Amino acid sequence: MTDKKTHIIDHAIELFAEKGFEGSSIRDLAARADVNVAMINYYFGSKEKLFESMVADRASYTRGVLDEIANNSALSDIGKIERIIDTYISKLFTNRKFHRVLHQEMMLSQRETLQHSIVEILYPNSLIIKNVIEAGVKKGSFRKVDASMVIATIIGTINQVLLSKKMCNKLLNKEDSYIPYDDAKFAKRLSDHLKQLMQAHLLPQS
Amino acid sequence: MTDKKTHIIDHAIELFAEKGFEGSSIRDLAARADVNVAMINYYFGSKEKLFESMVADRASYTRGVLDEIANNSALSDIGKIERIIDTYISKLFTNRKFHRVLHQEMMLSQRETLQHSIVEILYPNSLIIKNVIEAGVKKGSFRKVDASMVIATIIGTINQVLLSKKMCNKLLNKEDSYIPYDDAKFAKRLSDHLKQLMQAHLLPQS
DNA sequence: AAAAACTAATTAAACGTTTGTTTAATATTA
DNA sequence: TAATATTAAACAAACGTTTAATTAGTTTTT
Repeated sequence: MTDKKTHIIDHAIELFAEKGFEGSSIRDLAARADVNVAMINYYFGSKEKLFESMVADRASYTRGVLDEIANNSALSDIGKIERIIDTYISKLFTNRKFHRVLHQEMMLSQRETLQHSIVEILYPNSLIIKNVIEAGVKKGSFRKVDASMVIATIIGTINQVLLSKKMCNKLLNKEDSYIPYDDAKFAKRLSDHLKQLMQAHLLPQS
Repeated sequence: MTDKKTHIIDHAIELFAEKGFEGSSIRDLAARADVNVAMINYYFGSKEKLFESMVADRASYTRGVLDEIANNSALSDIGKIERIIDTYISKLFTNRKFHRVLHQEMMLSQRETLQHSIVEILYPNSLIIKNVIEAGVKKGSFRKVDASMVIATIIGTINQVLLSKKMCNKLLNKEDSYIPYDDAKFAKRLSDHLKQLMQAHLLPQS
């Protein structure tokens, strides 16, 4: 991928994250990326194909690390879950804008083909976590829980605090200008909560 | 509010839920609601004002019930949480399309005034739950937990399974055509998970 | 090494649609 | 008759996309 294409994609992620795909115009994007309008269609073919290129370009951004954790035999089952939580939080904090775009587009039921490719990216991650949980349940190191729902809880909690900024700032008594992504303390707080939650939910009572 | 206005709002919620606000056109809406394009601007003034009217019209759709639960002295603290969970699930299942529109628009950082009014609707609900949790912590019937994060977990989990249909169907091994809203068993499963989760997390270990 | 030929990158302008909105005329109701 | 509701048509602006001309960069030929 050429420098210019990546440059356009960078700005596209930012714009789409702010205004959504439908809300963003090629001319907006061209102005931001400081390129001619025609360049976008010249490089990507169309607005929709630009989106697909964007997704393809930034696709595999978590899988590998999760796989490593899941297969690390030095870790206990609950240890794996805790590592996964930290990995997920750190990755989503870093790629927050791209994650926002993915999440938004996944929620709109239109554009079937695109939704499919988004799910292709995110689903394998969920599956890794699901397997860890179900293995733990089988072994007896975890209680009998609804693994799919546990994943929804982990990912849903992170999404909730990361994606609805205004709502969360109100809940956390922060000013409107507060941006959680910049605050390491906030990441720690989120991580601590999820770990505590998972320990209580997953571990058998002694 | 006249019959015709409500009729238009009904279809607007449906359309916005499917295509998003930016992705929906006045002409689309007019065709769906079977009214002349000009009627929408005649009644609401503009597309944006239509959205505001929609929000205003469907605003108070949960508050009252939550308040009752929070003040019901016959219920234990964990009993209150369980009731709140069921109420929330049932309300979101019923008003699912409106909820989807609200959530989508809340995530976009644009349209500041509109975001503000959305938060005005949803925040009080969160506050009621937060108060119940913090009261429980003070009394000692709950462990010392991060109340704000607990709310993010409850609402985030529900949103996760309700709003990203395709992803969740995959996780739950359902076909693409499966619609969780129509399935009472699914609501039960979600409710059971959240209750079990909250009991483990909130109740002191015996 | 210089000139020519060719490919790729870049541009401003225009294309045909679609957008939200307004108008001005007509129908309906009170 | 007067106010309200409804319509088809037109409006200007914005949209994604295409065109056709120009510049820059590379390769080939002399």
